Amino acid sequence: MPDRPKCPCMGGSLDKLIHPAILIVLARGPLHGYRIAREIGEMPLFDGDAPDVSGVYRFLKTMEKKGFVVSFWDTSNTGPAKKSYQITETGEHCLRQWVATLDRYRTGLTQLLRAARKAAEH
Amino acid sequence: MPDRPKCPCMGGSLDKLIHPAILIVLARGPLHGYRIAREIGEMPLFDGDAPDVSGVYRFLKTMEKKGFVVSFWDTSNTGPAKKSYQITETGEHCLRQWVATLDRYRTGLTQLLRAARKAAEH
DNA sequence: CACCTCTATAAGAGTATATCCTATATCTAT
DNA sequence: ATAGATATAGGATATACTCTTATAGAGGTG
Repeated sequence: MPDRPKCPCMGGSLDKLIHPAILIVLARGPLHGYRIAREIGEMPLFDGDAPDVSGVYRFLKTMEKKGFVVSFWDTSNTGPAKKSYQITETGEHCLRQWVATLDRYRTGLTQLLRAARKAAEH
Repeated sequence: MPDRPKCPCMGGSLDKLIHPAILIVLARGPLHGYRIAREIGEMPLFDGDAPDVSGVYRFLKTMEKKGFVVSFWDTSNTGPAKKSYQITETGEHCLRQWVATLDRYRTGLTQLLRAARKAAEH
C-alpha cells in the first residue's frame, strides 16, 4: 500500500466503536469529555492513540441529543468548569445491545481474518 | 436505544472493512463490481446484508486511483459489459498488512467486548 | 512575573464518506 | 410484454472526520 499512514490497512479507523467505548466508560460513573477521551485512548483497541478530543466532544453532544447520555456542569472542583456526562437508561439498554453486536463483529472479524490469511498466503 | 435501525449499536456499520473484504475477494482472481458486492454480502461479517452496490463501485474506483486494483472491460460473455477488477502488487502487499491489522482489531475487540460485558452486567 | 504545559471545552472550515435515488442497458423467465 | 435479476454509474444530500483556532484556569520553572 502507498505507505502513507492514512492507508486503511494500517488500521487508523474503526471509528464507530467510539460509541460503545464511551458507553462502557460512562457505565462506571459520570465523567467529562476530556477524561473520557483519555480513557478511551488507553483501551487496547485504540492502541494508545487517543481519539481527537474535539471529535469526542462533538460525539457526546450528538449522543446527548439522541438520549444516550445527559450532561451537567461540574464546578465543584478547582480549574475550569467540566461538563460531566452521565449514561441514561437508553444508553444502558444500548450498551447491553452492544454486547451482542460486538460479539457478532468478533465472530465476523475472526472469519474475515481467516479469509485474509488464506488469501494472503502464496 | 431509540429502536430505529440506524442506531449504531445494531451494528449496521464497520464500513471500513469493505476494503480488506474486496482485496480478499480479488485475491482469488479478477472479478467485476456486482459480483464483488454479492460475495462480500455473503461473508459472515456482513450478515447476508450486501453492501450498497453503488458504494462498492465508487469504492473500487477510489481503490484503482490509489493503485490497489486495476480494471479492464470484459466483453467476452453475453450480457452487458463488465468492468473486471484485478488486484495489484500494491493491493497484495496491503492485504498482507491487513492480516496484522485485523488481528490487532480482533484482540482489541475481544477486550472491548469483555469490558462491555462487565459494564453491562448489574 | 513571564512563560510554558497540561487540563478543559468548543466552534469553524474544509474534506471525506455514506446513503439514497435515479438513469441506463441487457438478460432470463413467465 | 412485463417483471426481475444482472450490471454500471452519476447526482444530491446528509453525516462524519480532521485540523485549526479560540478561550480559560491551574501549576510549575527560570
